[in-house]
Amino acid sequence: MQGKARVQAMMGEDLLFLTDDQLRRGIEAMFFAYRAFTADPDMILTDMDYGRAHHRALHFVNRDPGLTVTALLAVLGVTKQSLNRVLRTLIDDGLVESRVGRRDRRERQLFLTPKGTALERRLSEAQRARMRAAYRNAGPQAVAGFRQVLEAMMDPETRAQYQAMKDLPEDH
Amino acid sequence: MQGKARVQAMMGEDLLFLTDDQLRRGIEAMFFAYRAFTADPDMILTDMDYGRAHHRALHFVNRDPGLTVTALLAVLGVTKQSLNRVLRTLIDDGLVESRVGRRDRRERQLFLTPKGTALERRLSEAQRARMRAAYRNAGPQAVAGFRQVLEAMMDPETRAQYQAMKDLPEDH
DNA sequence: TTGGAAAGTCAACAAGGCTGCCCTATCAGG
DNA sequence: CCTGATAGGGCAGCCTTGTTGACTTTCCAA
Repeated sequence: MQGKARVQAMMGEDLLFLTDDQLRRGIEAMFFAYRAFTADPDMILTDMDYGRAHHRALHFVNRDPGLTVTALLAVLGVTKQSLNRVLRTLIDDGLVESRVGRRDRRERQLFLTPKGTALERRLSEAQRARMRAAYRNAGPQAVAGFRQVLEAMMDPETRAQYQAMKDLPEDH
Repeated sequence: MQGKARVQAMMGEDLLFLTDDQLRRGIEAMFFAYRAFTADPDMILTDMDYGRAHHRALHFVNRDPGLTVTALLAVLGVTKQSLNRVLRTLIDDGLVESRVGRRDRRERQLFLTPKGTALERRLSEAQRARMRAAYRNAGPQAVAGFRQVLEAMMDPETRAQYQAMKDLPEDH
């Protein structure tokens, strides 16, 4: 045992990995990994004149069919106008269906059409394939740690939203 | 022991966390965490009419002073024009200095000025603070897993680049 | 019946990606 | 000493996706 490993052991677990250098490595890992994470769907998307924003919308509509525009807005954390532009093209192209709300007719509930479902599957399968490979490679214990750190990194409100999402699909 | 935990134990570690549902949770965690990850520096940056791209440039110039424009281009994975726009404002504003290359006068070597160093510190300290809190919260073992999964997610060339970076600063 | 919330629309703008083309300076090999 | 290749910069123009602000329509609920 020598060098950095020895120092870490001497420091004890509490202060472990908290040097600026270790934090910087984490920051850079996030940057590079996120770029890879979005690369596969991005390639499919540019082929069909869509962008990352379309993917995100498809993802969350697929995951929670019937959610309202406002709810989607909150999840994505963008402005109405930004989402609207994206949503409009998806609706016009027949990937997303917007129905008048059941309990409140002002609301629009969003659903994927079969065509939308197909594209969502294709995109997320590409992304899952990479994630699956990374998970397999790193092992179950690493995956648990991965998820723990990511959750701890989120803003509290986002984290609550994220944790609540595990119970879906809700009834709409 | 009940529900999901019991099922996982029954499945054994090999197949653990590899259901589509678990992968989707990982994907969403990446999305939400990355948004939080960039939020703090983004706020500082918009106040001063800079963007995320400026932060990235400052980060890598700071980490490896004297690197060439081509090297920075490769790390960031963007086009020359894209970087040039950002770099020009940083140079004009006196945050980055561009010196004629030592071994090859065609090259430009990039350095942070004191002013550039100051901003880089401010930005990365905001980002480190969040990362530090997340690390502390999740614990050392989780952090190791976090890094393992992120590395496994990168493209091979990027991973090689990332791993090579741990030896810096090089001599320029 | 009326106030206000939800949704949508329009206009305008900015950051930061991209491509393509052109230019200069410089280096290295024949 | 040329000549081709390389590093960098600049210009024009494109796209996506984010922003703000103002405005309308729809429609629920008090």
